[in-house]
Formats: sequence, C-alpha cells, structure tokens
Amino acid sequence: MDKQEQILLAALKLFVEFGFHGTPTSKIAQEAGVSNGTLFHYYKTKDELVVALYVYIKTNLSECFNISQADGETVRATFKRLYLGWMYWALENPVEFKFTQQFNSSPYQSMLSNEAIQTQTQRLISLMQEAINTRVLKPLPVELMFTLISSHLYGINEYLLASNPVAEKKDEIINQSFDILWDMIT
Amino acid sequence: MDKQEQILLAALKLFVEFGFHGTPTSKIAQEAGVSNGTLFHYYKTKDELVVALYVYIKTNLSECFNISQADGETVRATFKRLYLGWMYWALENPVEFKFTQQFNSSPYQSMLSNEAIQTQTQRLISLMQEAINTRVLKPLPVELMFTLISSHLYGINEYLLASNPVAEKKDEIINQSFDILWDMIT
DNA sequence: ATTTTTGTGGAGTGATTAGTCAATCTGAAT
DNA sequence: ATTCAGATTGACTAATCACTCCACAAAAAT
Repeated sequence: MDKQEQILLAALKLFVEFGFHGTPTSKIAQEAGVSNGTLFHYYKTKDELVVALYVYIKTNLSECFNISQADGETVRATFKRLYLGWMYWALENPVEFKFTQQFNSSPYQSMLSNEAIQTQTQRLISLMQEAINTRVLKPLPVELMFTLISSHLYGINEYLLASNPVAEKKDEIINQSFDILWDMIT
Repeated sequence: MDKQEQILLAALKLFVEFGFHGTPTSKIAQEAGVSNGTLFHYYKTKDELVVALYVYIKTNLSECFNISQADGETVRATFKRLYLGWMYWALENPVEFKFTQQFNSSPYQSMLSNEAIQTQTQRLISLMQEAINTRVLKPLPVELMFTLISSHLYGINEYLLASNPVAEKKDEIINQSFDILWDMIT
C-alpha cells in the first residue's frame, strides 16, 4: 500500500464532498488511515497537497490516450478519438472530473506551474492549429477553437451526468454531440 | 450607505480573490467597514452569507433583460438578444461572473433552494422548448439544448477574458460566435 | 415622553486548524 | 551486528476562526 496515494485519494473524496475549506487535514489523514505527521511528511502544506492532487489526476487522464495523429488517421478520426476518450474518462471518473472543475475555478489555479500539464495542453493546441492551417477547421483563432471544443465537451458531460441515460442512449448522444461539434468547427 | 450591501460587496471581492475558505468573516467585516457583530446581525452564518451573495448577484443579472419573446421579434432575435445580454453582462461584471462559477462548482451549490432563481432558469428552458416544438431549433432534448448554449457562452466568455481584444474585435467575435451557435442548434 | 425595536460595535470564547517535533520504527546497505 | 536514512506516529502548539454576548445608540412606534 502506497500511503502517499492513499492520502491523495482520501483528499479527493473529501474535497469533492466538502470543498477545500470544508475538509481539515486531520480528516484527510484519518480517511487515508495515516497519521497527521505522515501527511505533512509528504506534503509540506495543505496547498501543496491540493496542487499535487490536481497534477496527479491530470497525469492519470493524459495517460489514457496519446495526443497525436496516428498514421493513416484522418483529422476527424483523431479529433473524435480524443473527444470520446476525454468524454468517457470524465463519465467514468466523475469525482476526479468534478475536482478538476472545482480546482479550475478556484484561486488555487494560479498556484499551478506544472510543466508536464502545460505541454499536454500545448499538444492539443498545436494539433488544432495544424488542422486550421490545412483548412480542415474553420479559420478561427486557435485559442477560440480550443475553448469552443472544450466547453462543448464540458457541457455535454454535465448534461449526461445530470440526466444519466442508459448506456446505449448515452453513446448515441455522445456520437451525436461530436457530429454537432464537428459541423460547428469545420 | 447600506451596510448590508457593503458586506455583500466586500465578501464578493474577497471570495473571488482568496476563495470561500481563504476569507475569514473578520476580514469581510473589515473590508466592508463594519464590525464583526454587524455582519452576523445580517447573516446568521458564513454559509448564509455565501448563498445570499449568490442570490444577490443572480437577481441583479436577471434584472438586466427580460426572458420572453417581444412582439414581432423573431426567435433568432430573441435568442440573440438574450445571448448578447448575458455575454456583455458577464464581460462587464467579471468578478460577479467568476463568483457564480466558483459557487456553481462548489458544495454550496446544494444549499441553494431559491425559488426566484429556479423559475428564471425555467423561463429559459420553456423558451427553448417552444423553439424546438416549432421546429426552429433542432429536435434535441431541451436540457441538452440548454447545456449546449450555456456552455458555448461560458467558453466564449472565458476566451474573451483571457485574450482581451479591443472593443471592435470583441464585438466581432461575439457576433461571430452567436452565428456559430445558431448554426449549431438550428 | 416613553417604550420598543432595530442596528452597531467590539471584546471575548471555545473549538478547530495547519503545521511541528521528538521519539520510534523499518528495512536495506555495509 | 551495526548503521543510517527515510517512514511513521500522535501529542502538542500557536494561531485562527466562526460566532456570541452585552452594552449602547438610533430610530420607530406608542
């Protein structure tokens, strides 16, 4: 058993349920089954723990699929693969996803200066830029394109979590929503 | 001077900068120029203050435009009016907007049981439902339609706040983004 | 004029919190 | 067997926090 990971998982569970402020470090240690001291052995401050948890989750997410166009893959297929990959990850890991949302619209956001995560985003951006350059996507500013796609994804995800349809219906909506997105950006 | 409002404004400023947990009630009172006791005279708990602030902001927002189709107004014009109204409000009140985002992805969200705000959302929903019934909008579940539109709006807003273009360019992007949205949903 | 209600202040309180520390344990290397 | 570095513990602390309480002021009602 990796105590460090247990701490992260306990923090995740409690943060999503009670918010950052609502969960004392003592409760996190308790939930993780470790002592107070151990928690602070691994993370010097509570803030550091919050940021580390975000990095941990984002790293897990990015390992789910690689952001690059495979040989013989059309641009559309690449985008669809990434869109579906992200969407299904978010649906299967709602707590993790909720946490990233909470984090992104919190003041902790600015404490983040993690290289790995920023290059991950950069990869997506350049993939989109290339698709714009080759006239596959509409000639919009790439940052705007990025925003359009990710907010679309967030929205659909939120809808699916709220309405919680059966698996088939869910797949149908996801595919349909990708088509709508693709129409929008090409 | 209305002390109650001063407290809300001080809380807004501090919450957005330091988060709910990062701002003690004593600092809020100090920023508002009132005593600790006065703050708790108006709001029995800190939680109550947070929720009251959300209601206050949402009420202000909803007073900016009325959600109904004016005489002789096309469906597209109604949607555009509401879209632009909301967008410009969010751009002109970034702190308020940021707060609502923070609130919505926080555990406080569930403490909200305000009638007025929920009927406001209901109005928008039924406006969309009607547009779907009359075949103006695509035959999608109305909740999905709602999600598509609002996440689009959120995304564009975030982009505009981040890139901060000059006023003309900004107007152009907003109009353009509405056209993209309209294409998407019709 | 007198009472009642409401607003305001700010010191005070008990509980809670993030973070420390010295002591012990563990296990691997020598 | 001894050493030693890192892991682990949990009692401890200094600070902070949400919230109370009571005295008093202002206004409103009688």
